Amino acid sequence: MDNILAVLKKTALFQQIKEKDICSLLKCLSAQQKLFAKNEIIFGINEKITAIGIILSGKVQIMKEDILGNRTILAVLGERDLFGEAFSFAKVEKIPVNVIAQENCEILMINYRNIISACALACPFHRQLVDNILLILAKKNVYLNQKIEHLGKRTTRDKLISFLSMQAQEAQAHTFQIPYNRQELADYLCVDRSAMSHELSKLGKEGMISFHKNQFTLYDPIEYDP
Amino acid sequence: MDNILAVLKKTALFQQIKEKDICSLLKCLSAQQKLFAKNEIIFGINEKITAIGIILSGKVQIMKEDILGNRTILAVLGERDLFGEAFSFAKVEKIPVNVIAQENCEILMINYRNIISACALACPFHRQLVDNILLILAKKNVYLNQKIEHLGKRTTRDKLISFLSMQAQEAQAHTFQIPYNRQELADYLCVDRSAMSHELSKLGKEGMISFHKNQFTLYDPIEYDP
DNA sequence: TCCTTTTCGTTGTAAAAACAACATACTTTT
DNA sequence: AAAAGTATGTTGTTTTTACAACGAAAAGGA
Repeated sequence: MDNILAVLKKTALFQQIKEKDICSLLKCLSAQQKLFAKNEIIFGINEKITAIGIILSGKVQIMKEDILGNRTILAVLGERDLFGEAFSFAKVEKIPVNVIAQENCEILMINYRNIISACALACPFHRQLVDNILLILAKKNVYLNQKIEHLGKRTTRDKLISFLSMQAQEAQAHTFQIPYNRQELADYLCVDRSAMSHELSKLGKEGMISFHKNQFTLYDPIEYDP
Repeated sequence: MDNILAVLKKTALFQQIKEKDICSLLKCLSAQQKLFAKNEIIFGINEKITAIGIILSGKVQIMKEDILGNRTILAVLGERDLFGEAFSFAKVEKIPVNVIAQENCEILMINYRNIISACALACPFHRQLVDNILLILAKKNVYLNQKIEHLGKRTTRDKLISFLSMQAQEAQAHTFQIPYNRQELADYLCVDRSAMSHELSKLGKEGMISFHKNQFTLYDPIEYDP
């Protein structure tokens, strides 16, 4: 149990909530700890889910299967990660993915209805929980919007400029580190790695940017505008 | 006031809440009605916002300005629409867009903190409000994820197949209507309209799909697999 | 240090998309 | 019904990308 608490207090969902309060919260949330063996299906495609899952240990795959039967791993989640929150709160009738245990897993399941239950409102830490889930959903929203802004650009070049500009803006500096290596960046921008590498070189030759490993410098585009 | 209520009861935020309850809710939310003249800035870029806006009348533009000074209209919102909810709840320090009145507007402003206030928990309809905002954020999340799935495909062809497959799945039928005309679909998928039209024709000739105006039929890809 | 593995850039080729320009069909207005 | 406007499909050209294959540099382990 202490083991669980140690993990939970580090999760986004239980931020700002004291360990002892987490303890009582878990009861009023009717949280259930479940074990899944490797390759076991946690949530199946076309299911309706009403619970969110928190990974206490192990790894979980979010897997999409298209009409042709092609499988795509959308994400791999690990300890402290949350899954199913968007589908649960959006009351989606049939989830379009499989959630599968990549290895043996301990998962804490919480029914989304218990999060906004009447009790929820009585305790101050329950209010914090609602605050946290709102923060999680809203942040993801912002993140997804940013990604769409990059992916919406027609060319790899424009995708790169869009991404790097945003990174510079967030760092409030012309020189900044990006959190990806080349392959990861290509995956994030949904482009071919070598083509992206080529485009980066070109941007470098044109004096728009310079870079070394994960560190990029973005020069004022105005100065280099043709 | 009755006028306001008539609009509010149709908004996603106030669903399932009775008119009389909306009335008292507005007070405990300290909701403020504000007027904006055409072209007036409602939320400015780099501001920190703590309120969400509900459009009672008029239209609002969400406008992005990139480093080069290019302006892009990300969205135009109208009566009953909500804006600023993701940035407010995500506690974003500097919003990356301008929100501008496209015409004279009446906006109802609600501070996000009041939505999850202590009071919020006492009244049952306040709980409904929290439920609604969670639903709004979660649904948007699902929507954005879907869009990213389409945009993430490398080719226009794959973007189309991804989009049409999902439409078919949602309609639970091989024949279905899409909510866009060609230009809107191209904009949604972030591709060139004529190139998309060309690809649609090709898919048609290959027997994958058939279509007339907004009605599409998707044939089982297995049968037509080369 | 040497070997292995991973990461990154480069090149060439074939495929695909963007773009522009035009043709056709369908709508709406007058 | 004619005219104007809009939506959609078609075609050709240029640009861009994906893909594959390779080599060099860097990182990590034995």
